[in-house]
Amino acid sequence: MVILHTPSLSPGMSCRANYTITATSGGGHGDWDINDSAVPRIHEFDTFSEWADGHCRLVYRSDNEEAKRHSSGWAMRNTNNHNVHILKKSCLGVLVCSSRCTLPNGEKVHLRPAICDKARKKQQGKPCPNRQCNGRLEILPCRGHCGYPVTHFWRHTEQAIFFQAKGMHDHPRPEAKSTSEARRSLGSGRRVRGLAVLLAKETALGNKIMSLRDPNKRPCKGLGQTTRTSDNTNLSMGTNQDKGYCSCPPFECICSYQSTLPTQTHNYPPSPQMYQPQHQVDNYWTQEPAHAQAYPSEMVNLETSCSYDFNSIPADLFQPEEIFQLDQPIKPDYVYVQDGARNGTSGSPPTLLDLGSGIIHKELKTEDYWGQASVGSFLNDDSNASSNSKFNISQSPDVPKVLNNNPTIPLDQTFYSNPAKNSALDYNGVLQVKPSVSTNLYNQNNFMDTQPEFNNENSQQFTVNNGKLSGGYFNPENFNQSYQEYETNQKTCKSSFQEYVDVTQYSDYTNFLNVYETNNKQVYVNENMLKELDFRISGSDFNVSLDDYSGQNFHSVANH
DNA sequence: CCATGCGGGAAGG
DNA sequence: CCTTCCCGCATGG
Repeated sequence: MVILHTPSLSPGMSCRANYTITATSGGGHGDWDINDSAVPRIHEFDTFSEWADGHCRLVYRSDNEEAKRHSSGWAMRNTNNHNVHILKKSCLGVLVCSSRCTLPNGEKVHLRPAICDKARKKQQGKPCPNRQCNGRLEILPCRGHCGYPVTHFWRHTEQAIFFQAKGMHDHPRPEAKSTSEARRSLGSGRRVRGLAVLLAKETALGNKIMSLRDPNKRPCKGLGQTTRTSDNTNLSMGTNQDKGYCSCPPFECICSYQSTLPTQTHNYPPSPQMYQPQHQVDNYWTQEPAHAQAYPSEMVNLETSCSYDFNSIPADLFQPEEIFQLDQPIKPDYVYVQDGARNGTSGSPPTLLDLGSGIIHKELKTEDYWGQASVGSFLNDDSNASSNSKFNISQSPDVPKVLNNNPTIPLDQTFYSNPAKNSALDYNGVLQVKPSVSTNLYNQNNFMDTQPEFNNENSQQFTVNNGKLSGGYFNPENFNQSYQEYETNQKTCKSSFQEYVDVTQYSDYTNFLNVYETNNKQVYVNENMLKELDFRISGSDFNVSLDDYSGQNFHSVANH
């Protein structure tokens, strides 16, 4: 494994890239920077991108829970930029083994650094989770932004949450936050069992839903079908969500191993020179819990042949101090899904349900979005929380502004192998994949001149020379093939993307599960409820209430 | 205990 | 002076 690091640069040193902004097909956001005094009024929203990478700008609905939490798959910590209106966070990198060992399943160690400084210090120096390794955990710092950590910026307006990322992570992804939190909760053997039950419970319910929605979907075959697409990379990028983890309970996977499964048809290019993309490596510590996965119907009833007697799990399965010393993955294996499952031909419904709120969220991508709105209902209760209020800044008068399509879309480390759109390849000029056919709107707006910080945006990983790329994760030799595959998949991806609906949050989903378990001693789903859910998913009579934010197309922000 | 956000202050250009 | 990062503190889950 080779991890490319960017050269260290002083804070003020420019690392400007050869920007080539190409208009993209997605987003339709127009041209804005997080530091602009006024940001455009947005009528098209992005789905949440947990693993946004590269220089990208996204706009989320103001009721997007993940956006409201400023969450990210990357371990991001708050950084003071002395601007109360724009929250800045910087990447903490990833916890790796000092020996860069390989786990028994062939994967690498990349844990999630704690956000809390104190907790992070405690993490460092701990024994490598690989028992066969004498290494210690150490922080692999992020240097993806001109030698400094990648930064994320969050800015709230009444109508939207603006997100901007600067820099490209030069390290593997850490494990998902949910995984990290789950492991942290494993303070004792007893709690390990609790987790196992929880995951199995989620698996069971989710599978029940899927099986009722589509009887043709069978367990352990349709891995990768997603019931949740609040991370738009589900549809476009092929991330953790559609890796198709096996559905076996934690600690007791009985599936065939990945290498032997005939369904392993991932088309990620071999890239020995790069660190392995997450698709291939993060099934040990970084896997997502079962909520985003396919659910075998056999798991619906825990007493069936594929169920597990958790009482048989010894209470001393893990000693508390051995949480980092697992010999086997919690859920060691997954299989890659057929393209059909990934690209939506057999997967996600066109609309999705927020299991937590029961509300159908539909990404309305038309101007009517605002025209049909009614005052007062767009911001949900949560959005009235104090955490957001400070971001609700005064609006500036309408300012006509040239809008282009969103020149950036969420990217993750998978983009080179399974990009979702043409636009995914546009890296704000860092990465030029196709010849630019549009005028650089940034330049039209004197963007480069008026945004000094953005002038520093560069990629030390990527350089564009005569249309060829070098450095970084990106392997140009693999790219053409991957891009062609991407284009093939894109057609089906795109249709479902248009109707993409934002969905639930983990916590809501967990609550949902708890409710069901309370009412059903077994994990059992009320059929009527499912019909109701299904109706609300597929029904045509959405009731999408939206505020009328008429007359204000831009929101100003005042730096203090 | 830890994630998260705020804000003072230092460092460097 | 401006920008950015570091660090401590407060708060809440």
